Amino acid sequence: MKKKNTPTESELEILQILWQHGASSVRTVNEILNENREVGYTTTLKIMQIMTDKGMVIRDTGQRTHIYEAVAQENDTQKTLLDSFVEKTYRGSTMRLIMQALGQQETNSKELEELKKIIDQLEKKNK
Amino acid sequence: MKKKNTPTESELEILQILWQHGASSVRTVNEILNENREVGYTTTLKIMQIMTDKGMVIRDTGQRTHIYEAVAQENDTQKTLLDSFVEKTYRGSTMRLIMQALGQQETNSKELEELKKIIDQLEKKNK
DNA sequence: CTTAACATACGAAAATAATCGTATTAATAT
DNA sequence: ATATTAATACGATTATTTTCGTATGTTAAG
Repeated sequence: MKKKNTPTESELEILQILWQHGASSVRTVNEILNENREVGYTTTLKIMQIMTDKGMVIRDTGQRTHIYEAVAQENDTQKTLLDSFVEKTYRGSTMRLIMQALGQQETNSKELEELKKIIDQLEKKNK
Repeated sequence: MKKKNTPTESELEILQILWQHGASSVRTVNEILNENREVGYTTTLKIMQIMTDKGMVIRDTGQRTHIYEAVAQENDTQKTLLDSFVEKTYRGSTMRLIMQALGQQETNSKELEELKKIIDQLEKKNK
């Protein structure tokens, strides 16, 4: 089993951008970050370099402008973070998290149908 | 609206203990913490004093041994943390979180029934 | 060619969180 | 009464994360 490198908050922010936009330069990432909050260019650069050291991203250094890409898939990272979140916040009870999340959720009938389908499948598998 | 004081990781650990065991002394909290990992007594004390400053806990100083109590309810804190987690990790999509959590979940038919009931209620409310 | 714009590298400061040592005081046991 | 145990207070250290300044090299424009 590979050791899980859980991203810090800023690292996750950057990963989100890479997942959404695909492989990108520091400049691009920094511009997108700045749509939400002010971050200096070299700050973003530095974090992305650290992420490279940690093996969280890889970069193509073929051109002057390096192009960065996330190594882990969004899904996998989410699952890892979810587990740890459930552990810390819900004392390990995924079910409690789901219930509470459902309560917060703006109800949308299409998605609820979708959910029911998933639950039915789980039930079948259970038999 | 009151300003949300989101706990740090160690603070949350302590809050969990206060929620589970009710109002407790530093000694008690520290002993419970040490069932999982080694923490010095004064470390726990210090964090609980900081939490007092932040207004996250209140303490009864009537006796030599102070008794601490969580101010916020577990539910409320969980909701606050959940919102921020969904924002950071699922780009705001609570539904995606629920789906993924369901996938991780060990299927237990009783809980699944419970879930379906909740969904049905949500659907009714939706009409 | 020289200047301006733009890129990486990297050390170091600043901010935040966690840990602990020491002082002091209070309670208990011998 | 004296020594031991146990409690709080609090400054200081350490660790981690974030931010940024400066050096340096590269490309593009005038």
